[in-house]
Amino acid sequence: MTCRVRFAPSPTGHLHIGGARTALYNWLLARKLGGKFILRVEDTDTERSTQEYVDSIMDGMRWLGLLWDEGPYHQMERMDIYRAHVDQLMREGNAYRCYCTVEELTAKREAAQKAGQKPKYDGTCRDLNLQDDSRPYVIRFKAPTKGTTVVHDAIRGDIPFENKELDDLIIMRGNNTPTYNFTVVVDDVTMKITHVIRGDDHLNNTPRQILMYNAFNYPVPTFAHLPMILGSDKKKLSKRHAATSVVAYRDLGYLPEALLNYLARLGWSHGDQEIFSLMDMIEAFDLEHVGKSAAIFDPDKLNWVNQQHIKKLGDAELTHMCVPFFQKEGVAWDNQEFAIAAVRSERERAKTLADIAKQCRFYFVDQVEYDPASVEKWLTADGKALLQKIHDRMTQVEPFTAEAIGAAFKELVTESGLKMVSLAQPCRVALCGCTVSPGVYEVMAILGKEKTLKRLTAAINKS
RNA sequence: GCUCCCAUCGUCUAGCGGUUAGGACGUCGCCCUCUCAAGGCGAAGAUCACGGGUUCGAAUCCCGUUGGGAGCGCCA
Repeated sequence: MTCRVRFAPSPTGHLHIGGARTALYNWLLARKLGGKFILRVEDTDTERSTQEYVDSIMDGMRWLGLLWDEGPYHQMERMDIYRAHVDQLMREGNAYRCYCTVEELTAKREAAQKAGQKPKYDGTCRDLNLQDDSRPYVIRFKAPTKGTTVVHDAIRGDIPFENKELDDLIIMRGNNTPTYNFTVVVDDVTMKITHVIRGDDHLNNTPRQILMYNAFNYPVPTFAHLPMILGSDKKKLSKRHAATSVVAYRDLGYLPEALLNYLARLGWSHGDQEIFSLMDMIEAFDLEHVGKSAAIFDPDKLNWVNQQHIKKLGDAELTHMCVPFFQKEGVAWDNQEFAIAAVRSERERAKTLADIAKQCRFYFVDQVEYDPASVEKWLTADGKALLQKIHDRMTQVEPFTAEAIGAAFKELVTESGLKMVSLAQPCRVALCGCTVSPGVYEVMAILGKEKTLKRLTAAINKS
């Protein structure tokens, strides 16, 4: 049997970190086993589902590269299928009409809570066999009250549940739309899903779903419940801890492969390996090494992983990927070689693509933007006097390469009897506006003699 | 309240009866060095939540306790 997995988000929000990881694990398993990855939109909650979120979720998945082989299927377009399955259950006596009102149910639930009982449906309409079409009703699944249902979970092992703990859940609402625990079973069955990989908030729903598989006499898929992802305070991940939408990470300058790498390792391991390419992940991924406990999202480690992936890119490719971030900085260029050289010089100082663009700004501006503190410290009278010497010496350097510049610079240092820093720092401020940058020889070489001399002069004349 | 899940350095984790409990992020120090990074080296950091068992031997197996989380919707 070929592997068929699905990612089934409900379009009531953007694709978030947790959802992205669930999608990733499903996708990885499908790729590894040569199976199919199916996208299914669970939109039966018509109150909260929107097309904007459907689009947003798909955008997120496309950016990450988690492309689906089938779908998107929309549950709202599958009503006939659900209807037929409800009819079958009714026919076979595995479902019944319930005329209890929302008010009655709420009251019972509250009473049960108060009495310290588990607030489950009391079965009022279970054996009444009512057929009154004039009053509103819902349809409930008639679950067995005795016996044990065991969930075979690929991550947690066998988990037994007493059927008496479960109740008859609503499968069809008063407005004739089906509910989640029912549609998920019907869909997974009719879509021939072999592995259900989802968040462990669904673990408690699983036995009731298995009961429905049994009622239909359908084979039960393999289940795998993933632990939650938490914020730094061990609370549910929210906008306080991380971006709500994964596409926000794109805009922050993270590489999709890096985010995937980080997410893969958050809850799954492969020995001591930390850095994975997409191919590495597909080859190494397995459900056996998925952890059981919740994990805290760590932005610092994400940064490091992103940096590792940036390192693997070629200069030209990296420069190309930075283009949107340069645009955001208001930087444009006509000289591609110059841009690549700039990026090459800054890349190892960056955690994100946005960092690269920001740090490269100074190469492209006409007027250096000075950092006041740096100016105060280094563009002193003494500093300017040194800059004048540097300026004069640089006019003689030919060809204007980093190597030649370095040689000239060292001569100046020797002649002045000062330390290298005393010359390099004023020079750096003159060239870049601040005290942090690539090596000054390299910066000068990239800028070229003309711009270098111009910037040195500007700094000398700065009031 | 009831049911279920979970528990190894601050964080992600390795471990699947015998290890000086390993790696990574972060932190700190040293080296490199024109700054910052990167890189190299090193350090601190875990009584393996706690208490009982089983065993010659337990982070690993069993039971309990505590602590966290989830579910108990005409949400998904």
